Amino acid sequence: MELDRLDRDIIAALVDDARQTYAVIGHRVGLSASAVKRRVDRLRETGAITGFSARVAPRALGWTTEAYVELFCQGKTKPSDIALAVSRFPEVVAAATITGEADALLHIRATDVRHVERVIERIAAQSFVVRTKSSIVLSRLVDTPPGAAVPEARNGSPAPS
Amino acid sequence: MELDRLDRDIIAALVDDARQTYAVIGHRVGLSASAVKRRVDRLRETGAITGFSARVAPRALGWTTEAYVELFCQGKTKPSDIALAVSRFPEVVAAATITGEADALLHIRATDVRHVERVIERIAAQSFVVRTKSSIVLSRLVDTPPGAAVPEARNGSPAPS
DNA sequence: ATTGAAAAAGAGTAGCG
DNA sequence: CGCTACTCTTTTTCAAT
Repeated sequence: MELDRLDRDIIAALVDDARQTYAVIGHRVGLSASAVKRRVDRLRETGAITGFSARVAPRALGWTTEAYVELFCQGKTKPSDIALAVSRFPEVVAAATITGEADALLHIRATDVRHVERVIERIAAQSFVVRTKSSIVLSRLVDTPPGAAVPEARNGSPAPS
Repeated sequence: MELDRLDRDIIAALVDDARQTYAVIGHRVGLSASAVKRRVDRLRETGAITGFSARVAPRALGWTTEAYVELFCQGKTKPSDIALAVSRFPEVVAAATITGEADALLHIRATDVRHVERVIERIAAQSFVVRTKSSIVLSRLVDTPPGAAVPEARNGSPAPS
């Protein structure tokens, strides 16, 4: 699907604040409210925008600890096997297969370090898991909502002061 | 701040769909529309809800490639130094200091592998960076919006079938 | 302290040019 | 695409528990 500059500006506006009115967004991007609505409807239909969500402070919900866990699996493990196994844990908020020594990287949120340990223990107990290597997060430095930046807009070249 | 079951249900509803009407949420949690609005306002004031955001398919915006990069820094590097340096790159969507051999882990989104390479190159050029170790994401298996799950609700013990 | 109901203000939606 | 008219939501106010 083809996105023009207007679509990208609208998306950026909605990522910033999904509850802005169409009129406000329209003023920001130079369009009427109804034109914005039509484009937003189209962006949802085509799947560019997948939904609208409240941003939550994980701490407020009790998720005070997070960790990244590298997964080393047996030779013939399929990505779908890993996906199926780890998606059963609500603590696993992200998972991906990766290049390098490990086969997959998991992002885990838990209530405390003990909780992290329990989850890792259960994941390590899966038959296809050979070993795990965990890193507890000490402090989060950056956490950008996806879609905030646009590739074409800036090309990621901050002047390295 | 103290969150009761109603607050958590409301948050879960808003994470699921931030554009549901207060009336619909109220019906779902057993409250009137105005009661829901008051609670949402309070949740925003206290910082439990930090905002509302459109969920975007990164691919639709041109972010087709992602990578995780471990950062090994010089002995006396402060977390704030790392934060300052990497937050200048729109491609760095997440960053955290971690336990283990590496000092920090970065999550990068880029348009292609060449782009990932360029960004890593620029980050590695920072004075405090000793070396980096990157893993390109092959396929994303899980990507849960934060706040979808609630610690107290289920305790992360799926029956290991 | 928090709720539900009702009135007023505002925004979403659909059809028109 | 922009404009207008209509409908539904949000927001405020008020009384009650």
